[in-house]
Amino acid sequence: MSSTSFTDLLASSGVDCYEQNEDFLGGFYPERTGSGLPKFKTAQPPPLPISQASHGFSFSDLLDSPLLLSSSHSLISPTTGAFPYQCFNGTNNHSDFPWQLQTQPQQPNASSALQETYAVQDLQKKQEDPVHREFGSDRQVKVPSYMVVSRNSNDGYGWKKYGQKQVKKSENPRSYFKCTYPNCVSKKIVETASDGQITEIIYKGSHNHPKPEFTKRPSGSRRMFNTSSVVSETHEQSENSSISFEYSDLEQKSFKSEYGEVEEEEEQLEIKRLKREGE
DNA sequence: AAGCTTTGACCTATA
DNA sequence: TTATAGGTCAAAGCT
Repeated sequence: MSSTSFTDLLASSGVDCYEQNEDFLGGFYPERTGSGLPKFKTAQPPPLPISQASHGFSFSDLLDSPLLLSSSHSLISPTTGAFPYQCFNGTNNHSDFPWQLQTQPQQPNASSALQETYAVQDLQKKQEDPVHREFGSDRQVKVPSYMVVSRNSNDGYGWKKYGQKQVKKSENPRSYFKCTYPNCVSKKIVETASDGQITEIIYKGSHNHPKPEFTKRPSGSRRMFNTSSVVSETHEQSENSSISFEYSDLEQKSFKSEYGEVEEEEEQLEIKRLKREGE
């Protein structure tokens, strides 16, 4: 993350509000190329005013940033690094928005410095569970990976897991997913911590199809989540956010109602499932 | 029975 | 050329 600025991070995050509310960054937003071709790891972030100074992303950088200082929307906790998505507050109450963006700690000389990787963490879980407040907790929760993934990273698309691997770059295993839509080359890599939290989601390639309808829940993808928290590796991905990541108000409302109805039932199923595993 | 995840082996890119 | 790491394949097992 050494060369990735906060604005890179925001711009690439696919967070809807940055497209809808460009004033958030003082009018700055990533230039759109329109190439449509997926870029993989070679993609570099565009030159940005505040991206050239530091090797790492620090909160002092944040605080020094005129972009952030001028923004009344974002308040970053110097102690937790929590980044509340208050930009949503205009139309919806997202105080229960469970995600947190963080930069990954990285070696200063890491060769992957130019690679854009962003961490997505379950803030709510941390806030509710004291164990999560302890850095480096070795708490182990035996939860099948597919369960964790579908719970936290469902973006409305169908994903098929085709591999999992422990990579050296991170202590957490990576799960590899392909879009199940025919001829769609979109993939995503989900990094999951030992306690079940998703620590990183990387999107590769773009969907060449619209998002499937919500009316019927896809098997294996049991929850519909607002994907505003999901980050993409390529700028093309955020460019395609009109297809991939934007939810209309109507969709959000229907999502909420469906989610509310479904949640309890799903919780029960999961509890039963975990019980069975424990036996 | 179908569709899914798991996981070790294999492939490929890079230093 | 070789070693290493990341990504993918595919058979097996599970739900």
